Amino acid sequence: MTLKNYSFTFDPDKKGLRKILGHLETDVMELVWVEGEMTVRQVHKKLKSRRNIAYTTVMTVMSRLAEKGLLRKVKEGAAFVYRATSSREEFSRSTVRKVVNGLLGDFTEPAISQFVDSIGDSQPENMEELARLIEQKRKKKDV
Amino acid sequence: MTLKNYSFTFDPDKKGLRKILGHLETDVMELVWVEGEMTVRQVHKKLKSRRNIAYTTVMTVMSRLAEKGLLRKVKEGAAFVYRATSSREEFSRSTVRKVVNGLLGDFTEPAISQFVDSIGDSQPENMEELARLIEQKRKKKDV
DNA sequence: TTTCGTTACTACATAACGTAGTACTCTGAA
DNA sequence: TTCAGAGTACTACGTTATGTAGTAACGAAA
Repeated sequence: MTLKNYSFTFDPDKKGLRKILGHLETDVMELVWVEGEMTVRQVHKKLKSRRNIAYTTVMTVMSRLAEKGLLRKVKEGAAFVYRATSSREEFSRSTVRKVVNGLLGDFTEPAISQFVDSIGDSQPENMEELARLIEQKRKKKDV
Repeated sequence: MTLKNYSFTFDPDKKGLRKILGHLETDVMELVWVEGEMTVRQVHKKLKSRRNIAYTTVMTVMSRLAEKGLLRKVKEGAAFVYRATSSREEFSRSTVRKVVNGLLGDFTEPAISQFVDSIGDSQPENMEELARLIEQKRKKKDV
């Protein structure tokens, strides 16, 4: 399965990427994104230093992440080396895009007004950026 | 439990309110929102006319919706009458707000740029509305 | 060839939801 | 006042996603 078709849900109550992935899955991905490539052994070592967790637990999760298309595994020597199929930023961007499109598709009006409201109320510093992006987009359309 | 604390996930791949509720839950809520108030019997009758479904299945789902705070049940005569605790619009608005806040909170930059992109690309007719809302919001801030 | 690291396979737990049966209760009619 | 039928509560099983982990099989290096 490729990342393209990866299906997910967005949980507003969780933090960061845990909104999208399970918490263990998130831990694993964060590590792989930082290190670039890791074996199950390496990931397990890192996680083990924080809490008790079985090697096979890590392996199962990494296999599932590979099935979902978030990781790709390549045999190198005895073990598989896992790499992320997209960067953390690409992944975030791609999932955010799907959520935003889902929002705009089925809840157009509330989505737009809520978006402006939320930015205005809790991150007014981003209002300028928003306005700028809109101008830019409009110009592109005109040309 | 009140609607205030109702926890949910947003599934971009589903249609309409199914992004937020299960498909049977959605069917039930849509009916109750239209009718204003309904007994399990009434909802069952409607659903039964479309497909095979047990009375008790409908009851279980409606009870769960009541537990979640989406429905409120009041005994009237022999049976309970269920009413939605908020209108379809209020419910949509409230969940959209949570998703938008979740998006802006953890994915600020991608969320903002993706938002503008998506509107510009697939619903340019809403660009004006967006710009208008921003101006409005800005003015409120100034005053 | 034997061993030890690695992996594949299997399995169990939980949570949310769809599904439905059964037994108990309560209302309203006789 | 009673009791049948409507209605409800309780229980339960299936599915899917995820966390968790054991065991058996495999494969490379010594």
